[in-house]
Amino acid sequence: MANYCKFEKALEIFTGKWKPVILLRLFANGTMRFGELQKAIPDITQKMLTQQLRELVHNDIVHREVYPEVPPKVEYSITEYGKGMANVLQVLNDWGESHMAHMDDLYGEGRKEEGAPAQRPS
Amino acid sequence: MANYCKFEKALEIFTGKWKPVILLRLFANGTMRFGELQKAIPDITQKMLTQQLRELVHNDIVHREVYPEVPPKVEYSITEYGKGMANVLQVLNDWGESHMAHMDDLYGEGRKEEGAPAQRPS
DNA sequence: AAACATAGGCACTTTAAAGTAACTATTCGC
DNA sequence: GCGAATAGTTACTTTAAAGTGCCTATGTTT
Repeated sequence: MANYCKFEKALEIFTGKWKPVILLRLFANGTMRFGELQKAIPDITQKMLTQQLRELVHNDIVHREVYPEVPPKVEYSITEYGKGMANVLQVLNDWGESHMAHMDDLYGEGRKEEGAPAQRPS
Repeated sequence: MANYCKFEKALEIFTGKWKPVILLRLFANGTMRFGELQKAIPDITQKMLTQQLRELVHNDIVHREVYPEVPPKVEYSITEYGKGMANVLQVLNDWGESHMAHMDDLYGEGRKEEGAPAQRPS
């Protein structure tokens, strides 16, 4: 009972509006500075970027390296432990891709209101 | 670019406060009536249960079978297509489990404020 | 004829997540 | 002794997700 908590712990890492993007960027590009991440993710705000990075650091997914220079330089990268979840990301990504195809099969590529049927067409 | 959308589509299915629980219940128990689900998930409200089920039905993960009786009877179950995501759930669950262990290693089982460090202890 | 049981619907409120805008620290170059 | 960079912080506002309470339909039972 209450066994879905592992599940939910896992989801905490990936979910939210920005964590997926941040993770994928870091996995793809390797080490990135704060400003690079910000440029790579145009719509994210400073607050959101730092906040999400902090959470990822806390979860030991992302490493934060501060260089005591001026102007400041902080580099982010996926930790060795974090790299272990690459396959999880891959599985999710693959399933997401095939699911999008499935939705297109079901509803056609035309009217794709996939998230939720607002009220049910009555 | 914007390639993480598959990823996010996948996450839409699992995320939210109730979808994981509902899915795990249905996977574990097979076919369940609305009321059974409600009893199995004590804190969910009717509104939330119907809402989340509707979204799962829309995504072809859950099948909804209405029996035209009185009092009404509606049964929910995982669709054949939905069963195809069992391995995704398993991967997430397993990773979540090992991640919880990893967090315990890092921070000890004592003070487990895992989600986010509220303000950083200054 | 009133109450019950099941599977909802609807309007409104609360809470949590995200967004905005303005501020800070440091030091180099001018 | 002022502005430019970089990587933030802080207080406040907006938006989205979830929760609350009460309403509905319809045969069956009492």
